[in-house]
Amino acid sequence: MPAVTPEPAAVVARPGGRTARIRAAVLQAAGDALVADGFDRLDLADVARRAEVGRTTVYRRWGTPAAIVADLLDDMAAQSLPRADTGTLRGDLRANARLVRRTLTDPRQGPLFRAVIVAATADPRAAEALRRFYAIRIAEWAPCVTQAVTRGELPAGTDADEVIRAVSAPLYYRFLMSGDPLDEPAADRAADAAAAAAEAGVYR
Amino acid sequence: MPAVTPEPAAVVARPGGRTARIRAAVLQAAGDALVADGFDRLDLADVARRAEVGRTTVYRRWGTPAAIVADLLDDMAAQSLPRADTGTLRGDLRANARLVRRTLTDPRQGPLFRAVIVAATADPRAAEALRRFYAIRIAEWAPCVTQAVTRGELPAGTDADEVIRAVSAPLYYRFLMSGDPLDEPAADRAADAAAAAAEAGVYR
DNA sequence: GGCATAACGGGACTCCCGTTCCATTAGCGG
DNA sequence: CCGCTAATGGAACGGGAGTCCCGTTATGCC
Repeated sequence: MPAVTPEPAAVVARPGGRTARIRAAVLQAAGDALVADGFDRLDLADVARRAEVGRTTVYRRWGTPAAIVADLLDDMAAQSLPRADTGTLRGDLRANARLVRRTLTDPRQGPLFRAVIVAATADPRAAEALRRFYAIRIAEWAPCVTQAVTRGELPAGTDADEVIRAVSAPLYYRFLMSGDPLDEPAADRAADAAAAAAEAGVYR
Repeated sequence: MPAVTPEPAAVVARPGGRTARIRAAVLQAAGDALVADGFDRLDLADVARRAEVGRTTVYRRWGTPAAIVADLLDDMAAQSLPRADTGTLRGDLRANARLVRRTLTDPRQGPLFRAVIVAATADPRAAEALRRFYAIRIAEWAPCVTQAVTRGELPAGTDADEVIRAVSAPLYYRFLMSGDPLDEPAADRAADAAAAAAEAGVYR
């Protein structure tokens, strides 16, 4: 544990070539280490070795595993995924559910998300980075719901964000706790359940 | 990390007074430590200090933080909570949702559940203990759904376990990821959403 | 292109986690 | 009640994570 909280990794006086290169190498290496060993075994010295960077640099700029994960998460949030537009609420929600499912079962992204969620339970900055991440993702998909309201598929006043979250929730529940298979039928059921509840006016 | 995997804590040749007393003291101390510092800071030496037990004993009998958590979880599973029987599906599911909400927001149980879920992502035995735990909880509440089927509130062939899980999922999603408030309206909405989806035949 | 200094890297040092060894305690069977 | 031995606990040891010090590198600015 560091004696003092280091500066956020993004705040640097010289964000030039070397610093940026090192940040990229460290985040890449941290991702690899997280996929291989999980968050609880994340060792900054190991990350430095993988990134071919001095240990001191990693300890100084990030200081804790959770800080690295928070930075990694902000990096992931930058890459955006386009939402679907199938013309029906159910189609859009199914597309969203399948995307979430594919992400969580991906051999690299799955362990990464696990690590990120674990880090968020331990570190407030990682928790905030996680919330920022999902805020972006949800905002990207909320238009599916507002369009459905416009089309008359859903009652007016439906909380779009809540519907999108309702699609993800059962999938994350399986992912983190129950261990039940995360297959496509499960994804479709999650989407259909959210749609049915929204149609019934639960999220109004 | 121990050189070899120690025996499961329950398997002891002399489960008599001293051994049982030490197990109880260690689990109590581990719970306190988890509530205070979270799983990632769980230190077996600290647990031994709190339990007023030799470090060696803790390292020998459990070996890893995750093993202690798994044992603690089996201990928690032993205490059962009675399910509700309000006469209607919606009433029963709301009672369940409110119980889950109260558990997760409880100043002791909340951090404990967080720790347990984190441990499950890192250790297979903790993960299995977690699945056992929820299997018991879900089996206790599934009759609410089968009764609703009998009463004709739900279509025949509805997957009772899946409905109960659908009630919990949005609450755990808030608890672990979104950080949105876990208040009673949220609990009721989770119950209503599960009921609406079940009525629509999504879980058939 | 040259200067000031932010940022990096190597090496040594410290501290504490986890292990091992062995003496002591206390269940459990006779 | 008496031994046998499982189980506990104290103490010392080894190793690795995290810190500190200081010399080196290269970035941003003039």
